[in-house]
Parts: sequence; C-alpha cells; structure tokens
Amino acid sequence: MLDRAYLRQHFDEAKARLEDRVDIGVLEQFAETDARRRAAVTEMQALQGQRNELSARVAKAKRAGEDASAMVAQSRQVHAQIGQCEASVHELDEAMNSVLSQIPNVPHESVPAGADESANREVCRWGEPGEFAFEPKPHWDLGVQLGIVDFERAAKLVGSRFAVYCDAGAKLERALMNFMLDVHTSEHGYREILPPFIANSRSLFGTGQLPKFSHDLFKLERTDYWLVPTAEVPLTNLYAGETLAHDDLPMSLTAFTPCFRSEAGSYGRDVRGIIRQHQFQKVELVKFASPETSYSELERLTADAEDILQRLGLPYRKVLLSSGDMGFSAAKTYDLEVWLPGLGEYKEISSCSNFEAFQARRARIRFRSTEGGRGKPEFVHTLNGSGLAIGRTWLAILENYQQADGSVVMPEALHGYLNAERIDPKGELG
RNA sequence: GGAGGAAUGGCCGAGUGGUUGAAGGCGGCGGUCUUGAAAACCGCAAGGCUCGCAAGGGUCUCGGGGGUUCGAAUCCCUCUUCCUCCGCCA
Repeated sequence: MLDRAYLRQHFDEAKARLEDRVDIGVLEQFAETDARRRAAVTEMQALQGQRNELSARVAKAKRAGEDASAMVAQSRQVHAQIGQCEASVHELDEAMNSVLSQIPNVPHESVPAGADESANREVCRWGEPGEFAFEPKPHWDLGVQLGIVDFERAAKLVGSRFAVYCDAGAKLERALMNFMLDVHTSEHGYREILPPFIANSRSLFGTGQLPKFSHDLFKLERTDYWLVPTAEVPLTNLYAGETLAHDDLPMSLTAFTPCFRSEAGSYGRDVRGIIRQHQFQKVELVKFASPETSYSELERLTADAEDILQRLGLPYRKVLLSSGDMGFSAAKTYDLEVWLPGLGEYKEISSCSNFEAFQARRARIRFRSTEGGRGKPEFVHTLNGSGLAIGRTWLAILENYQQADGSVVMPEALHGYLNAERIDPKGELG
C-alpha cells in the first residue's frame, strides 16, 4: 500500500512511474475518492466538535443544578446528523482502501522501465555452464531413472504437479534445507524461525497476496486460513502491528517451509518435472531495515542467496527486473537464475526484493528511531528473497552434476550433510 | 467441544457514565549535581485522520466491530486472542 499523502502530493510523478504497472484509471479513481473522503471527514469532525461542546455544557449545567433540556434536545439533533455523516465517511474509507490496495508499489529509480521481461537487465554471471561429453538429461528423466523422485505415485496420492521424493532424493532435499539454514544462521547473521505453514487473511493482506491474488493460493475450507505460498508471509507478518526499536534494525530472519501455490493460469507452462509444483520447499530470507539502509541490505540479502549457489558450484546469472516484470509489492527486484543444462536455459531460483514501506504500511510494522532522543514511529522497510528454493536447487544439482554413467556427483559443501559424495547409477548414496 | 475469567500507553498497573487521552510505578529521553558515572532531584514524552503556508486547531482511538446515551475506558451485543477447569488428543 502506498502512502495516501505521498500519492496526493506527488500525483503526476507517481502516475508516470506507475505507467507500466497499473491502469491509470485506478489512479484517477484514487484522486477523486480521496477528495470526497476528505470533504466528508472535515464535515463529520465539525459536527463531532459541536456535539462535544454541547455535552460539556450539559455537564456543567447539571453540576450547577440548572435545566439543560434545550441543549440536550439540540445535541440529539446533532447526533442524528453525525450518524449520517459517519456512514458516508465509512463508505468512502472502504472505497479508499479498496482503490489503494489495487495500486502496486512505485519502482525505485534504478529499475529499468519496461512492460515485461524483455526490459530486464542482466547484472552479472557467475560460473561457467559445464561441458558435457554426452547429452545432459533433464532432471525428470534422470531423477525417475535413479528412483529418487516419483511423479506417478504423487499423482495417485494427490494429483498433477506434486512429487514424492524417495531415498537419496529425500535425503538430498533434507541436506539442502540444513545446509542453507546453517549458512544463513551461522555465517550471514539470520535468526532461525519455524513458523506455522498456515496464515490468515490479514497476514496475506499484509504482504500483498490478498486481495488481488487469491487465485494463486490454497484456502482451507470453512476457515479464514490459507496455506502459505512462501515463508515471506509468516516472517514478514511476525511483527505486524508492532513497533521495533531502532537498535533492532536491520533484523534478518530465515525459515524453512513448504510453499503451496495453486498455479492457476500456468497450465501448459513447466508441466514436466519439479520446476512448477503445487508444493515445494524453500528457505526464505526476510529483513526489516531502516529506510536509509534498505537498499544496501537488498545487496547483502541477494549476496547471501548467491553465496549458496556459489558454495554449491551452480552457474547462475543475476537479473534486475524491469518495472513491468516485478511483483505487485516490490520496489526493486533481483532474480537469480540457475543454469539448467538438461533444459538448456537459465531458470529462476531466487527472487530478492526491497518492498520499502509498501508491506509495512499494510501490516503496520514500524520502528522508533532512538537517535537524538525520542523518535517518531516510522514504517520499516521490508525485504525478502529465496535463499534458495530447494526443489529447484535439487534439480539444478542433478542436471549440472550428472555423469555419463547416470550417477550424480554431490557438491562438496553437501558431503557432510549426506555422509556421501555421490548418488550412484542405481540411485544409492555412496 | 463445554464452563468460567481476562484484554488499558514501550512494559506493569489504577480507573464502573461528565475537564480521564487516561493516576501511580518501571523503562526511555533532557537537565541539575559530579572529574566521569551511580544515586537523588527537576522536567519531557501515545498513535491515526483532518484543517492550516505556518504557528496552531479539530477529531478519533483504552483488543476489533456494532449499539445504548446529550455524553462511554466505564453499560449492552458480537467477534478475536489469552488464562483456569473439564473433555479429547500427538
């Protein structure tokens, strides 16, 4: 959610910068609703002032033992007028909120303008895609051949877009979880959180998934509960409605969770393998930062995610998303794309964003500056990124480290977690 | 699931219809004293919305929403959360 006062005072500038992101009609609707709402509020407050004054005079008269019935009658009239006024203010408040919650975040000035991914800017590449003396297989062939992932039984259990991991496959998933959490907590300074995997509507509103993107989520019947689409939701909302101390910032949190996505509208895209599933596991990174440091924290957070890729020896590239390709709530986003030799392309494995105050305003997460004495509470800046998506890391390892004999060498960083150096051609750890 | 109790400012905690946006304490900040610090003493501090160039007004907020009343932290309804007891359960 953007700041009303900002939008009002910098309307033309905001309009220009939101061009690629929102229907301009919504902005005009904002301007109109805002003007009407403020007029109604002013009128209501004037009436409330009258009422308060009359009440004070009634109290005074009663204390003095005088007759106050005339003033009581007058006040009763004002009361009725206030009722009407309140109703229309209420209505306009709701209209205001509904308009505001449809407006996406304003892109940071360093973000390339453009309608879609063609305007994205590649920032850098790390690692060289490996040379194979044979035709590298996609993970869905390799994984099934090794017997470490089973799509057919997953389909039987639930339906399409699910996977069952078996034996070395399950252990690799678990090793990746522990490896990522260990690196982030002991080397990058993140606090480890294990949150609920279910969140309520208010939390999903706080991070921006609701009200616009409910079709991407799974809702639990007869409740106000939703399966979390990412740990961003519980982590960011952990301090919803609270005021943090200045010394708490920047605060860095990490969590492992499964992520549930309905993937409505993605039919026909990434249908094979485990690229796009209804459930996948992820280690998420979240930061709360003061406005002065949020952009340097974004660089750090992205570097923390890159560090995992580098330690695993997976080639990747870093892409700065254009204004039209970014998510609704983000002001600036870097995508990390891992090289997948089986597919012959770079594929997103992490998305790192600064949301500035957009989410904090929705979730009411503030901080108090202690510099120079008492500071007024201000909204924090929130950031998050995948550190990393485990399913895609799993398949990237399979595809990048596959050998001619069908075995898969494990990256050195995982040897201790797996107690093994490779998955042999029969799918056994050894 | 059943029966009771509770929710007040950063924290604790008074307050059952009329200068109570809220006593008192702790914590915080500023000052006096001190070489410095502690202690003591004095003082300053809630948030949102809105009007105004500003100075400064107004208004709302005592878990959320609604109601009663001229007037609600205080009375009523409802929802949420927490606590105690019972039931069930990993």
